[in-house]
This record gives sequence, C-alpha cells and structure tokens, in this order.
Amino acid sequence: MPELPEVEAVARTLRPLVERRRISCVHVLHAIATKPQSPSHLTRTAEGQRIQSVRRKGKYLWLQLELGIVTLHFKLDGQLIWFPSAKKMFDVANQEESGVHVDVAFELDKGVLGFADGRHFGRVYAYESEEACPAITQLGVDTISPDFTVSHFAELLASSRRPLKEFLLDQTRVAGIGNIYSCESLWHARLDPRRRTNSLEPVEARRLHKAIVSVLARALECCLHPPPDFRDPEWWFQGLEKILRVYDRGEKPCRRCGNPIKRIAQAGRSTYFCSHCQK
DNA sequence: CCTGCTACCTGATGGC
DNA sequence: TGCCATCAGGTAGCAG
Repeated sequence: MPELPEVEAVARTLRPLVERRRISCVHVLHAIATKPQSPSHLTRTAEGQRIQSVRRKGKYLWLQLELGIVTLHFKLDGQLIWFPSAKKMFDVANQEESGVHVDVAFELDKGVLGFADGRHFGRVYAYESEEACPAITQLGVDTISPDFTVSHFAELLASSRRPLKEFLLDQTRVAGIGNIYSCESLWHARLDPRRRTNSLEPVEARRLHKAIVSVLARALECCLHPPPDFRDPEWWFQGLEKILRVYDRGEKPCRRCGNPIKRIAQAGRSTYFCSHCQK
C-alpha cells in the first residue's frame, strides 16, 4: 500500500488493535523482509516489549516500543493482516492454496499482526530509536502535517531545479507523495510535470500546494470509507479510481479540456498529464 | 552535495 | 494455449 493517505488509514485502523499491547513473540517467516538486518535483530528488539504507539511519517509506519522502534514499509504491495491467534495464522499463512503470504508476524498478548507481501519488496526493520533510523530522519516535511505550509513549500521549490514531478517524488523534500498523487496534484494545479521547480511563480506554488493538500485529503477520506479490514486477507482500498482524474488515463480525453492525456517517463516512472492545459 | 540509473521481487496483462 | 515483453501505488545503493 502505497502513498501517504493509504498508510495514514492503516495507522488509524491499527492503533486500537495494538497500542498498549505487549509483543510476546516475533515470527520471521520470510527473512528477506528484514534484509539487510538479521531476523534475530528484529526479534531481540521487539520481543517482550509493549507497543506504546503507532506512528507515521510520509509512507513510513512504525511501532514505538518502550525501548526501540519497529518500522514497517509497504513499498508497492505490502499489507497488514490480523489473525485471532498464532494457530490461525500458521493455518493459513504461506499455504499453497491460501494465497496469504506473511513475511513477519507479531504475536501479541491478544491477536497476531502479520506483515504480508507476496512480492517481498516491503521491509520490517528494528532500531534503538527513531533518531537511529536514517530513512525516517531524512524524510522531508510530512504533506498532511501542519508544518506543510505554503511558505515552507515555496522555499523548497525555489531551492531545486528538478522537474516538478521528480521533486514531488523525492521523499527527502516532501514526504508521502507517490506516483499517483503527484500526477493528480500536478493536473489539479494545471502545471506541466516537466517544469523546473524554481521556475514557478508564487501564484503557481500556491496552486500546487493547495492541489496537494486537497488531493491527499480526498484520498484519505476515500481510504477511511470504508476503513481497512485487516481480518480479511483480501482487503484493499476500494474506489480510489473514482477520485483519480488523470492517473492511468493515457490516450483518454482530459477531463478538463478533452485533449488526449499523455504518458511519459520521468525518473523511471510513468507520468500522466495533459500537455494542453498543464503549463 | 546533486542527479540518474539499476536492482530488488512477483504477478497480471496483452500481443504474437 | 503458450511464450515473451512490459508494467505495477517504492526506495536503497551506487556511479559519475
């Protein structure tokens, strides 16, 4: 699960399930999920500890323990699955016929939290503190936090010469925006993804800021209605297509001006945009 | 420092 | 039907 709104919805759903619960046992079923850390580093850090809170910044989610943290990153396809017991988890996880692929399972005093990713891109890491996790410390401003202000955003834009699309994907500048919502935000702001960030007029920077805030807010609303149901291994976010205006619409008419949507490659990813009304 | 490219995995899809 | 190429909501690591 991918971008900030989805991860935020997961964080909110996860809190009542795990906060104040103690981790009795960690099962690393597929060691690739902890690479390059060792499975034993994770188990040593987490076992016996109480989960004090569930935190999120950008697309990173982490369990704040009494001593240390466990970070979860879902990359493209990772997800959480909730099991009522370890026995139930072992009954269905990683069985040929089940299709449920659990890489790491946290056995709590009540229930089991599974980190699942059939593609094995997702990662589960342990650190002694939040400050000890380089990926988190290097994140830029979280795009749904109060710190994501127009003036801060304008300063960031002015300090870079990269194309807008690539800038938005750089998690060390602003954290949480991925391929879909960067395309969507640029379409709403009527800005060409290839424009250099430091070429924006103040009014354009404000437009982009406003577009990002509203796109992410609408996506979060969509992700919360209905909220994720971790008990269903098949759960996934529904209805996101409905709110998308430009992503994955190559050759189809622009919903604003009717001209065909273009697909180009930027930073090795697909960018969808309307070259007629995004300037 | 900054930027661009590749690797990492698996599964779905579409053309031939 | 099978085979191959391409694509996927992300990021770490490395070379220049």
